[in-house]
Amino acid sequence: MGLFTGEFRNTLDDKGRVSLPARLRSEVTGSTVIMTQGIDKCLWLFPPEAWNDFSKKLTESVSVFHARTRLVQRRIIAPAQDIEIDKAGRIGIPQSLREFAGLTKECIILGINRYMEVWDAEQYRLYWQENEEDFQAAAEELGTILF
Amino acid sequence: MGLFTGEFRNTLDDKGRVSLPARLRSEVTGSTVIMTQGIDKCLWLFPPEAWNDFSKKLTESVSVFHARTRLVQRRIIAPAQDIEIDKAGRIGIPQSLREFAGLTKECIILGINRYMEVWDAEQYRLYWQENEEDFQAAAEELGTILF
DNA sequence: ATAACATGTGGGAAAAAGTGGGAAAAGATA
DNA sequence: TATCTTTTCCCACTTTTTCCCACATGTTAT
Repeated sequence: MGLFTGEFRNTLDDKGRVSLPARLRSEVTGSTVIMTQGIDKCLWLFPPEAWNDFSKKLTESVSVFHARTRLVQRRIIAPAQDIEIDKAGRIGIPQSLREFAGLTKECIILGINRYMEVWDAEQYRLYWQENEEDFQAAAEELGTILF
Repeated sequence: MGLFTGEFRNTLDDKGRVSLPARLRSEVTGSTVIMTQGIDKCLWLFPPEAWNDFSKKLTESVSVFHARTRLVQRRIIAPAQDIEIDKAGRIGIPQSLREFAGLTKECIILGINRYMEVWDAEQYRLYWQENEEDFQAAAEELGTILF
């Protein structure tokens, strides 16, 4: 099973489509991906098998009668959509997801091993502006496991 | 068996009708859904089979001699109505349910695997405004299951 | 260098989906 | 019964989505 890696910049067109970079596309088995809201201001893309694993972990042995379950389901499960990769290798991003991630024109697509992320280029810049320090601190903590 | 997913925004018209998004409609077998009051300020929509499962669990496993059981039953079971999907793919929402969910014009329709939810757009915004923090906390805990 | 291919981008045309509203049918009120 | 309101059924318009094809750019191979 291939892993997704790489950082790419592609443009969202007027019809809400963006090319899935060929390097990432070639790791997707089949012609659909599942797209949903990420935890930060980005979208998550999963190949079907990975999504099944993930959503199963999220939904099994939880009850709709717990408020926290409903939060997670509404925020992660509900926005998920099956997206077909078209003949030109693009994915059409539904309006609600475009709005969530604040996508305008320039997009950053990230390969993160078992899934991918789509960011608005400007939002991604802001994300790093706000979190660069935290990253440095986190890296210090990780020190123990790095070689 | 297909699962419902996706977040959609449709408008309630003057006659109290709202389109069931095609992506969701295509997963409904038959031409009716069961609609009832949800646990938050929203409506729940079930395909007939799922409703049978759900309402059976709700009524079988608990006793009518417990006050809490009667609360749940009056709140979930009693308001349930069979709703026909019309030729244009819309559902007419009864006035009492419209009032319960505070539906005005803009509606959010969610697919949550085995059932669907209908929210007033503004109410849904308020819901997230109140619960975003709780979600972030829940997400931190979920961190361990993310691959 | 040129041809052949791969990749990303744009746009036209057809189909599908969402929305509004008229008219018939059913029901309520006096 | 006659009138008025509400509901249901159907049609039509508008917007959105989908499916194709075409082009530009960059890379690889001959």
